[in-house]
Amino acid sequence: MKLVPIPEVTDISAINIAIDTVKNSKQALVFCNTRRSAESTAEKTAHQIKTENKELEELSDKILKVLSSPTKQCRRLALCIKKGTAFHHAGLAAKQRELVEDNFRKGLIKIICSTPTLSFGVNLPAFRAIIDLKRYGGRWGLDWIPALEYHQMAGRAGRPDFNDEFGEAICIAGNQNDVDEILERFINAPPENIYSKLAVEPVLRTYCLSLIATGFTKSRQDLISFFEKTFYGKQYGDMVEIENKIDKILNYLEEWGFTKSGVKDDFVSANQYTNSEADEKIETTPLGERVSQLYLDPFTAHQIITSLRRATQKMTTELSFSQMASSTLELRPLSSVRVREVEKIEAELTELSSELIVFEPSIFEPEYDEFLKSIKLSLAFRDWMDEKNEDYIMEEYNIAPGEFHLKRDLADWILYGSEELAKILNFNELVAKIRKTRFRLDKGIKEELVPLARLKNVGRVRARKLFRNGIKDLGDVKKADISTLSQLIGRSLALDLKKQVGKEVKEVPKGKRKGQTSIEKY
DNA sequence: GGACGGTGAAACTTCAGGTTGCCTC
DNA sequence: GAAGTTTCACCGTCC
Repeated sequence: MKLVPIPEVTDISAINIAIDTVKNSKQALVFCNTRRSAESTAEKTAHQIKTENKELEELSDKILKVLSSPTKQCRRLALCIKKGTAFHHAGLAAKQRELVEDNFRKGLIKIICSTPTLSFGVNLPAFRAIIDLKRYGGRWGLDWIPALEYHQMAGRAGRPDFNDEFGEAICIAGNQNDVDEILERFINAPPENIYSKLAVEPVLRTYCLSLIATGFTKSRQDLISFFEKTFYGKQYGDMVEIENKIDKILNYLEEWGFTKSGVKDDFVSANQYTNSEADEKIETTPLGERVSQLYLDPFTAHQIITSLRRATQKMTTELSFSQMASSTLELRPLSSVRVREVEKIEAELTELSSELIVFEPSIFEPEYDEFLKSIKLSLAFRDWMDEKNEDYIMEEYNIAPGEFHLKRDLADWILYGSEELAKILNFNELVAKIRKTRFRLDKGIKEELVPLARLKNVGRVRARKLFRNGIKDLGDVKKADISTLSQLIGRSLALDLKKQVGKEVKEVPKGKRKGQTSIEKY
């Protein structure tokens, strides 16, 4: 293949290559190593593109209006879109991601600068994939990404559906040393070995409990024989190590009240692997069975139960339960606490300590950092329930809308699990409290809006509007004049609400042509 | 002389991703 | 490790 030099319009190679791709009427994916660099690369690329068109203008407008009040991120993306470029990462709202992906497929957007979100899962091929092969790794600073990931990204190059005969995956090297290293590490190297996920303790814990709960394994020996035959067992080789791990987990499961063992039984195992007759029978308690059904990591379930017990002894608020959810492993990785936030969060912590049901570790313990992060997320949840919008959350906590949505979703899942555990533990007074927390967290509303927000098609915005105008509960909706209601939320929704509260209002036809309704637009 | 604004260097800070559950007040 | 952000010293201008 003949190599053609790429014009250097900026001093950033990735941008030059991307611009060149567009000039050749093709599309490019630029894989960046941070969200920030994805955004800034997209912006800088957009600066180099002069053309705009009506379709892009419309798309840009759509992107801007995805959230009721656009964040800085929304505005930046909208500006890029006008020039046919976009950035893509987990911080975007789901709808924005969808719009970016769809319009790239359609060919309207020419360049996407993305974090690895696009290399996994989303099938979005382009003529060129431009890849930054280094990423900050925490322990060792900036380091090479795994070869497997490189293959994922490189695999996006080439669109057979669009009659591309080939695609180009381009790696950016800083110097000759990098060139050699890239050839050795990525181009000429096979992907890394795949390791079993079972080796991860939360997964192993969850599986142990679920195998016992379903009756698939009925004893320690059964469990060991099962794992021996898995990919994990084959890969690990050393069964003594695995046995130790399983023993540790079994001890915990019993200590936490999820299983009971020691019942000598003359059962015959349904499982073909072992002679369990000689082995002690293990079975789940009703609590353990529920934990397993809820797909909760037993450790998380134990943490939740401990917190719930505390909650029965003290005054709790919605913050208490959202703090409990924020503290679980499932919500990790948590958004980091920036240096200038520490003081503020610690101050809030002192203020709120009476409401907390997960206790503060000593400042010298390694968990303290994670604890602060969980408090930060709880505070963001609190502000959200206090009707602050996504822009505020982004500015105040540096948590992007897409990420915040994901965290709320996860917290809801954990809280649902907590609610179910509270039921089975007969902590009946907590059930309603957790349910209210879930509802407020889902809708992002203050307590006073709860009755209104229960209505279908009424969220935080409409509920607040009604409340501000004196319609504060379902009784007020019933009593309210239909024209007043229509003025606030539009006629069709007003009629719908009346119907929902059992006060259906008959529409009066205005003598229009047959088939035409008299509902006014709002 | 002091307040203010602009500028640029130095110091500091931060850094990817995302499934599982139930239907209920 | 690198890019973006904040801080701070320095200088010039204006009142």
